[in-house]
Amino acid sequence: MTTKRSAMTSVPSTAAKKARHWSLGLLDSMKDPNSIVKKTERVVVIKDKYPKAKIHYLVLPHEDISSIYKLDKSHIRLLEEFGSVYKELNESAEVELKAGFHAVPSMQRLHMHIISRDMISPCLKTKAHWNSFTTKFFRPYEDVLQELKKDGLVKKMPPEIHKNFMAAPIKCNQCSYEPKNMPNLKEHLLSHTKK
DNA sequence: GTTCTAGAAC
DNA sequence: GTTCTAGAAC
Repeated sequence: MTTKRSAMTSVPSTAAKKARHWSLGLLDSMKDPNSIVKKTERVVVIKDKYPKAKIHYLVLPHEDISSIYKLDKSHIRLLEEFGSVYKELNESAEVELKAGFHAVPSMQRLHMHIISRDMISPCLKTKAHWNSFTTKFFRPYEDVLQELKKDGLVKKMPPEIHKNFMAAPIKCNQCSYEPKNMPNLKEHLLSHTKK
């Protein structure tokens, strides 16, 4: 299939503006009809552009909130809507999905991951990818909500702790296997889907 | 967040 | 010699 995209986007311009920083990319994805799964008055659900499992969605608020660390008690309703969206998607999925936030997100605009546990995807490539979903670097939705309700904010963990999680040896999320490297892990994960 | 790739690990 | 990881990106 051919595309007209290149002709439409490669507009040479002497007044070309500097490209938007990569960390703002989610703002574009939120507007992309091909990415959008569901949209409500307060939130939008999109498919992750580089999914790390067979099912991988992101829930984002329309409101300009950069991360969980900007939340206060006024956002509890908003976060509860994240939960409703999660519940809905989880019930319609054929497998159990988990919901949570990265302790140190790379992308701006608050986003909650909703992801299946298989972790089978060509986009899963690095130890950091793996550990960001399978260690405490991944902060479960329910925990974040409870902390916000209790303390009125979500506390950051010390950077050394986060570094330790990311540097931790890779371990299977479905059994006790400890792969030697990422290709080894990816091969191993396939065995958990066979019947 | 991804891409690229040097050099470590095997 | 090949595979794999990890750091730079102006």
